[in-house]
Amino acid sequence: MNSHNMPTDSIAEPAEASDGLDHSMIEDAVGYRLRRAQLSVFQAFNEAFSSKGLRPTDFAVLLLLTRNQGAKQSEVAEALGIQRANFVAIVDGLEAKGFVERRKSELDRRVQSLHITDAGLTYLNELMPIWQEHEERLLARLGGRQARDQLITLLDRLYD
Amino acid sequence: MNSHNMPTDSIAEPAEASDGLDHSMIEDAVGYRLRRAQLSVFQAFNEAFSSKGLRPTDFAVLLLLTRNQGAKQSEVAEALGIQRANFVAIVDGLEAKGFVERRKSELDRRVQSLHITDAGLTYLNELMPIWQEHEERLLARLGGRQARDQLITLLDRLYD
DNA sequence: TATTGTTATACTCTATAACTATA
DNA sequence: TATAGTTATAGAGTATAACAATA
Repeated sequence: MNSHNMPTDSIAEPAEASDGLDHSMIEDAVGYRLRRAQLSVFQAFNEAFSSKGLRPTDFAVLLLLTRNQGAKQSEVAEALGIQRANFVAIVDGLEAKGFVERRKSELDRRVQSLHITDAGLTYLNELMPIWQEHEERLLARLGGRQARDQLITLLDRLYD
Repeated sequence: MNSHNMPTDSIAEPAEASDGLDHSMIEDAVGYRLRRAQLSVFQAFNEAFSSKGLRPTDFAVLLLLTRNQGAKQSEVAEALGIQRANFVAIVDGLEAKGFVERRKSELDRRVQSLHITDAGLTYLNELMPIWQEHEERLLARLGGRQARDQLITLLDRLYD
């Protein structure tokens, strides 16, 4: 039951929502829909990982490092769209938990090479089933793998 | 030139990005893609509206009120997913600019009825072309109206 | 008692400037 | 001079508790 499969250019459908307000204009905004969906997915992520006390960003760092051992700290920050100044505290937290290690590069002693530790890998292995279940739930909501691939294609077109 | 030795435990597509890091795992995360796209779209919105000094939320409030004159303050807040405590300052700002008016309901003197003013409507009319150009640019990036409708359908499936 | 708007407060996220140590 | 990491700080956005007025 989808009341939105028609282009809504000038003809506004009676978009009465459960709150009794007419959302018809604001729902034409792609950014608004994006934000709502993103908040919903992040909330689901946080609920799934609540027992683990892990933020999406922490998980992303660990995940990135598995295939990029020794990457520069600023490189990882930029890959995740985080400013290097703000990334310091994130690495501090992961290092305090023993999941990540900073090593001074011997080639350029200004840079910190980031390494996921054995403890970090063990931890990540515990996390993977939770993450996969989370992604499976999203997949089910979206209506299958084809729908998910379609969504990713469209999202990538919006990302510079 | 990538000197990182990465374990290839499963079949990984060669997802070398411009930063030289392997993003193949993290990019499997729907939430991560959603966040990137949302930030990109909000940044584009802010650039388009920068001369007007308007935040996405302010715009959303004005837009909602055009079709919901006299709506309860807490009703509008909830429709936008904003807690009523945090919504106070937003209405304060719009009221200070003369775009919105609070009127005590005579039926229930606890509630504030929100009304967009004539000045608010005039202002919104100036904004509409900017918004429409913004949406047109998104439409072009997505590849047409059908792609946009498809995106919205998929985003709505992720939203409770 | 319960609800609406409000205030106060704290915590996260993000943005910017400036410092340090290296190059 | 320039760069990587760091510190400090300020601004948003968000979450929670408590209060006054009203129901």
